[in-house]
Amino acid sequence: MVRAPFFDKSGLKRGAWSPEEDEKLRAYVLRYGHWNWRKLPKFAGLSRCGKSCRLRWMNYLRPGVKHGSYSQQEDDLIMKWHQDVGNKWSLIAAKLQGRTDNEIKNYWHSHLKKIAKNKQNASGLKKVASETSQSDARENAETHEAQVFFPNSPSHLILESSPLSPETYSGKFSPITSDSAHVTPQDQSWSAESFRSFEESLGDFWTEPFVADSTYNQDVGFMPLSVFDYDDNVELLYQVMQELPGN
DNA sequence: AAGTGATGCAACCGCACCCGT
DNA sequence: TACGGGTGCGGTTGCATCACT
Repeated sequence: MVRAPFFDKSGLKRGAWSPEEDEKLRAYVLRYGHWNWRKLPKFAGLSRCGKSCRLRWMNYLRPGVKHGSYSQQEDDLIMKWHQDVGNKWSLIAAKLQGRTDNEIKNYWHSHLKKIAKNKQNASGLKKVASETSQSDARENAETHEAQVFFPNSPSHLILESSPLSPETYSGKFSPITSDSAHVTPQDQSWSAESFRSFEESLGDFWTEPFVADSTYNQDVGFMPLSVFDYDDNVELLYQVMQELPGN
């Protein structure tokens, strides 16, 4: 299904992720946030490039990411939004909570594209959002996306790079930074309450100068730091993780 | 049972944008 | 203003699995 793991010329691991790598990345990002994707793998003890780590986190490990079959409602929404904005997968993903742009893109190419085509052929409608006429779709998107998706919001406050609102975000390096657009209502309550207590327990942890440690332990994750009473907080961390949708 | 083409999807690649200096 | 580093997005690829012959 996926690329077999291998090492490239520079010694970086490529291909499928192992459960151990997933656990390292998850533990690291939940603890430190993604302060710099390029440098992160080194400090997390991963032989991966930053891009690979980011992709893995965004598409698979990130809290709230849904996997599995799509409902009819989701199908309809994707097709509707694709008709509106074209191949703006990140925009569609932002609206379809819990799904990632990559997953939606794959799903479109493998399933919905055919369905949409059939529908268009059947209805005789003008082909607006064809995968082969991206320029049309882009033009359409540029003129309509802000109004269609977020009528009252400047686009730069909407997309994935957006910071969380004050209600759900208090730390500079929150582990859920940049995920606001994908957060479900359940996630939001989780973010607001669980993370607040989690972060409060850490004090100024997210704004403290970063101290590297790659001492990852299979059982407990990253080993304690002086600014972080790990024994006290790991339980809370797991509690928080247990509250995640799907756990 | 074996061969082969189709399918699904995780991961990679390249480019564009943003932001700090 | 120009430049460089970091990040995000959309398109593409690789390969395991499925379906069919």
